[in-house]
Amino acid sequence: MDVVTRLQLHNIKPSVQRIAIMQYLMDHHTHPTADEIYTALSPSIPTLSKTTVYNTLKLLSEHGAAQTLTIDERNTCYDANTAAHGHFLCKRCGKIYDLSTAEAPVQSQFMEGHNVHEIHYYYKGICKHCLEEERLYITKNN
Amino acid sequence: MDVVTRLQLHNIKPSVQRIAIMQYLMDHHTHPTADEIYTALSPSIPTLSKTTVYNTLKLLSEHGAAQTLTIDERNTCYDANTAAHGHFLCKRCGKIYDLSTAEAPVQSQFMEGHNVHEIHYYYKGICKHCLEEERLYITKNN
DNA sequence: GTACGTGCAAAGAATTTGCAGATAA
DNA sequence: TTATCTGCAAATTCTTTGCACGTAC
Repeated sequence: MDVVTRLQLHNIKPSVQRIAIMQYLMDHHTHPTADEIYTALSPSIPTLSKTTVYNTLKLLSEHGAAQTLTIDERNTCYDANTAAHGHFLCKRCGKIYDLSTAEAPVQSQFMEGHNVHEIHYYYKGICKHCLEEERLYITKNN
Repeated sequence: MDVVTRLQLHNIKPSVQRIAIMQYLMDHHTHPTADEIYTALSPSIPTLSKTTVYNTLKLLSEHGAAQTLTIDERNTCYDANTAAHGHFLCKRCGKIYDLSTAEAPVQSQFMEGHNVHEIHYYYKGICKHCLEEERLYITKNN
């Protein structure tokens, strides 16, 4: 879908900054932080301020155009994929991976009497790439 | 289980402060923040410092004697229940509720090639008590 | 021209770090 | 004694706020 259309569908006026940030999220499925987005876009939009990145990410999240991830204790991350899907955080390299929805717990609007709006689930451990590196290291040194 | 025993089982030396903090977590299933624990224990241990609370919570978490919750974007919360169980955060009152393990997604040590150490899943919405209050309010005003 | 959007600088909040004194095996 | 633990103060990091200027319709 077109970026501008997507913003409009969520009742967000498409400014240059908002388009750039939404576009970045749609292009990069790396679950970036506000700072990463700012650093990436700063060269092409020199006047961009971090405040605007924070404002825009909050706006996108509130209007359902992006998802806020609170996996990492340090930073809040953002994801253009707003469908309920799991995440895996590697404790070694810090990368966040998407997990297929197959792993999702059963969804329901009500749970033990509470009205559920958002579903988040994630796992932490060592990712397959770090496991592979470790395996190579062990092989090499034995 | 006894607090001291629990600490020792996780290879943590039981100091006065550590016992008090572990005890607090075991007694209060309110998923407190470092600050809440500090405020609660400060009167009985006047020399207690926030640094020690932070240090201890980190230690408990690293040694598997407590679980770190990153549901709330603002503060890190802690839970003495280290078994995989879900949480529900009420967006209105801010309370965190435990969910029965029945709602848990299927567990496995490996997932899409990644080695899973921790499983976290949580939901956000309006809790049953806030729903009830809202219902009473509507009834009263119509 | 009026409402909205942007960005600087400052404030705020949560957590960490450096270090010196206290404590315990 | 010797390593570990504690706690104050300062630093750090992430995020929000206040406010004035710009921009768009």
